[in-house]
Amino acid sequence: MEKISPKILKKFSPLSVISEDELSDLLSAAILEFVAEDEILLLEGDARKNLYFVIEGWLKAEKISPEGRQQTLRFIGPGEIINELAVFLNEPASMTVIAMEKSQVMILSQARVEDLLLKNPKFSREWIKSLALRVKHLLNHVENLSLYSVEARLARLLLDEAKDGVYQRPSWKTQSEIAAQLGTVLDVINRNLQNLQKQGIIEINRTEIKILDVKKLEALSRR
Amino acid sequence: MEKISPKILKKFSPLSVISEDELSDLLSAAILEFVAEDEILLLEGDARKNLYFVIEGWLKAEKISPEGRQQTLRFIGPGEIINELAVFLNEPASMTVIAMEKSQVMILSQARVEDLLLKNPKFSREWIKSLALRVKHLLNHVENLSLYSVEARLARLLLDEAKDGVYQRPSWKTQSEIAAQLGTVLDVINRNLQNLQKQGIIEINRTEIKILDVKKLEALSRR
DNA sequence: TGCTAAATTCGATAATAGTCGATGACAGAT
DNA sequence: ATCTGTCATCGACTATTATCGAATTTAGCA
Repeated sequence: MEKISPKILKKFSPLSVISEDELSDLLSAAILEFVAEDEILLLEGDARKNLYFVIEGWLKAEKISPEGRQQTLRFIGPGEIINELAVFLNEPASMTVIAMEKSQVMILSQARVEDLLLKNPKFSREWIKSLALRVKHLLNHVENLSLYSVEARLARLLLDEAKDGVYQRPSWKTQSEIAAQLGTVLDVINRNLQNLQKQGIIEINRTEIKILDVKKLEALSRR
Repeated sequence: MEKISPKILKKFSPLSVISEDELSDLLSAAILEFVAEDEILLLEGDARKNLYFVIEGWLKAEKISPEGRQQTLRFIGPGEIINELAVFLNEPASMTVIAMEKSQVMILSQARVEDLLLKNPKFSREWIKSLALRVKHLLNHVENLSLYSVEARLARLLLDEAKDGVYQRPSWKTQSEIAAQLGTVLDVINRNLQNLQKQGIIEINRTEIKILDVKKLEALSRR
């Protein structure tokens, strides 16, 4: 396999706690792969049990309803790992992963990882942490979906992701994507965004959303 | 600590893979406690990082919105473990746990468990599995909340929990509780139940709900 | 520069879910 | 057996979210 910078590898927390030897052993069997924009990396039901480490680029994991509506479960960027459930529970992939932009992933086989899990407790412990974190995010997601309105969820998204009052959005983060992430549809998001803008709380343009009135936005995030 | 039957202890999957010695070592510091009906076992924000093993009885974990509406995240029965997030991420409890009926729990300290995690990889591996399972359930929950109507979610609940076409409900499982579990409110659940009954799909009474027409219910569960 | 497809915007309407007030039915307690 | 509080039921009304059709703007590309 071509070289991957150690700096990038350190971003994967389970990999950051193992020895050099263990790491190079793991990587010896790794495969690097590119995924083109809109390409499906993993299809729900896929029975191949590999782990995918995102080296660069952004992807999304989603579920699709019979009617074609989609719920984005998370956006996945560099340093994040895909398909853990399938590997740890030894069952087919539970969701579909699609590349939002050209991305690069490193593929590791289930066997290699299982092996190291039993050999190095620190590795396991770190993975427990990473799964616990996933649980935490999902709990938050559930709470949002069931207890808060679309407006509040949108407000939270903006507050959470904004740096210095500005929510920079990558070109692939369209209003449709925001809708899928918040568990609703494009139209509703658009109307809510327009509303917020009319009230002078935010300012929207193609590449970013500026938060003009944090206080008001925070108030809305609690309704 | 008083004796707990090994049969019950085996139900906790992480405990089922460790040696007798490790188990008795763990248990030597365990505390047994009773929780009365409606008593709060754990309050969101509680900084004490203990694990609670449910020996008997049923509890629920929930989040409450500022307006007082509540979302039940899961019902917790014998063999299940509470407060893993706090212990593994070393942060305050992320939700509130209340006893639905008089229950008994075994309390283990964070330190003991951490210790064993680093000593016994099988123990860690098993915990990874248990966390992965939690992630799976939560994913399912998110999917349900955002992609399916209340009616569909209700249909799923009935189909999932029914044995031989009958959904036996414990006395604490009121329509309010069902509502909180499905992320809605009492009135809505009641209307939906009545509807299903009127259509001859189910038959409701105080202690159980009979499924008369599985086919139709399954059809509804997909809308 | 102009073309084209994607993204956004808008208005109108429908469907679903939530709220409120009031009442009925039941189980456990006295 | 009666009382009492919880649980369940019902109808009417409101609010939120979803859907549909269509126009408009924008970005990428030839």
